[in-house]
Amino acid sequence: MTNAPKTARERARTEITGEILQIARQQLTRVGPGELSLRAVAREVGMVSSAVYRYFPSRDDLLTALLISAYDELGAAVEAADASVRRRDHYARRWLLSCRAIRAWAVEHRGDYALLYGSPVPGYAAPQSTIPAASRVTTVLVGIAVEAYAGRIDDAPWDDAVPRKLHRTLASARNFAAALQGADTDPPDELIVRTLMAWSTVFGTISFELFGHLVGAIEDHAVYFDAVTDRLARDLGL
Amino acid sequence: MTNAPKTARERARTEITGEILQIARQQLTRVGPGELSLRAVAREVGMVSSAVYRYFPSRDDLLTALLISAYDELGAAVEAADASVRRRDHYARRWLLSCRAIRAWAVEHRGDYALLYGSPVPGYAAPQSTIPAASRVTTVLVGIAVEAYAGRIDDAPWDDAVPRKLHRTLASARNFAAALQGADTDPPDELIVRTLMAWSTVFGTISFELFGHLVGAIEDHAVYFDAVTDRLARDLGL
DNA sequence: TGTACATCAGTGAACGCGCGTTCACTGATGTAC
DNA sequence: TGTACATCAGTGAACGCGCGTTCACTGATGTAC
Repeated sequence: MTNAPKTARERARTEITGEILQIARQQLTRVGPGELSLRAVAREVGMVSSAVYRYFPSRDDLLTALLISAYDELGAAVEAADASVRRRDHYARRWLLSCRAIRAWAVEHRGDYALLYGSPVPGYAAPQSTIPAASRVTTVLVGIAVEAYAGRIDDAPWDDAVPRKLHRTLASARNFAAALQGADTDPPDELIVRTLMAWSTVFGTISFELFGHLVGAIEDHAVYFDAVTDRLARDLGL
Repeated sequence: MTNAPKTARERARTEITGEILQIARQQLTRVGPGELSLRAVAREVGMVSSAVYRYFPSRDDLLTALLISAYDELGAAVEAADASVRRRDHYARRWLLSCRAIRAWAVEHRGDYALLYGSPVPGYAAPQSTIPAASRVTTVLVGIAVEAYAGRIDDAPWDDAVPRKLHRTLASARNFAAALQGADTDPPDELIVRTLMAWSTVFGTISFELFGHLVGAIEDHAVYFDAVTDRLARDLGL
C-alpha cells in the first residue's frame, strides 16, 4: 500500500504498531483471545492503557490486526516451503513440505494457531479484510493438488460421477480451484472433495495435537504427522 | 455410582446441580469457556453467586463437570446411533450414522462442542476424571473400524510394511484398538493410521464448519459431510 | 534559516462495571433418642 | 410420636481486583510561510 515511511513520527508509528501486535501475540500464548487484555498489552509495551487507542481504535480492531498478521505469517511460511522445492512437478514433495511448514508454525505459535483455527471469539466476527491473508495457505495447498491434476490430466484417477446435490454444493470450491488451475475445464468434483478433505485432515490433525486429543495415543507427533500427509498425498494422486 | 437419591435434600441437590450445569452450558453458546462467569450462571439459576459454592467448590470444578457432562451426552448420542443399526456387519452404515450423530450433536450444541474440541481453556488442565467420558466417541469409531477388519481379516487391504519409527509411535493407539478387537493378533499399523486419520478428518471437518472456515466454500454442510464420511468409510475398508 | 501554528503520541485520573471467593448469618431439613 | 441437636442450602455484604473506554492535558514533532 503505502511506501517506506519518511518522517520520524511515521517510522515510530509503524514500529510501535508492530511492537503492540507482537506483544499481544505473546499474550495469546498465555490467555485466550476472548480474555486478551488491552491494559495488559499496554503495560508490557510500557505505555499507559489509553495510549493504545492512538494505534487501534478498539479491542476488536486489535484482534483483527492480530488475525491478519498471524495469517500472513503462516501464509508466508507455507508459500516459502512450497517454493523451496526446485522441480515444480514434485507434487508430493511440495505437499509434504507445505504441510510440515503449517505444523511447524502452529507448534511454534500455539496462541496464534488457536486464534486462527480454534474456537471463534464470542461476540467478535472477523471482518472481510481478513480473507486475503487467510486464503494464502489454502491457495498453496489447493494449488498443489490442482496443478498435479492438470499435469496428468490424461491418466488422472478421478471418477467424476458425483451426485447432483454434492456437485451443487461444491460450486464455490470448484470455482476457487478452477481459478488456480487456469485451464479451460473445471477440475473434477472428486478432486475437489478430496482436496477439501485433505485440507481438513491436516488442520484437524494439528488441532488434535495442540488441543490435547492425541495425548495417550501418539508419542512422536512429527512422525505421525508425516505419515498422515504422506497418505493424503497418495489420496490426492500426487 | 450411587443409587437413586432418597431424602428431599438429596433429590433437590441432584436436581439443582443439573440445573446449574444446564444453564452453564447454555451460557457457553454466548461466551467462551474462559469467560464463563459463575456469577452470571448463579444469576440465571436464581440464586446468589456464593450459593453455587455449595455445589461446585470452584469455577474450575464447574468446568470439569461441564466437560464430563457434555462428553457423556455426545458419547451417548453416538453409541445410540451406532446401536441403531440392526445388522452388526453393516460397517459402512454404522460409520455413517455414528459420524452423522457427532455432527448433529455438534451443530445442536455449538458451545459445548467448542468446549470439548476447540481451543483449550488457558490456565485450565482437564483432569484425568474426564477421560472415560471423552473416550466414548473414540471407542465407537475405532470399534467399527476394528470390528470390520476382524470380520474380514483374510482379504483385508492392509499392507503392514510401516517404518519402524511410525510403528513405535503408534503403540498406545494400537493397544487401544487391540483391546476393542479382542483378537489375538494386533490390528495392522496401516489400519491404525487410517482410523486415526478418519477420526481427525471427522472432527476437522466439523470444526471447520462450526468455526467458519468453510464459509464461501461449501453451501450445504450436511451433504458435504456425508460425502466426506462416505469416502472415509471406503478408505477404512468398511 | 527562523518563527508561528497544527498535528499527534502519550499521560494520568476517572467512569462504571463484573468478576471469584470469603464469611458470618438464617432457617429449613434430617437424624438420634 | 415428640423433642433436641446436627447438617446443610442459600443469603447478603464485603474483599480486592482488572477490565475497556473517555477526557482534558502536556510536550514533542512536522509544516507553511
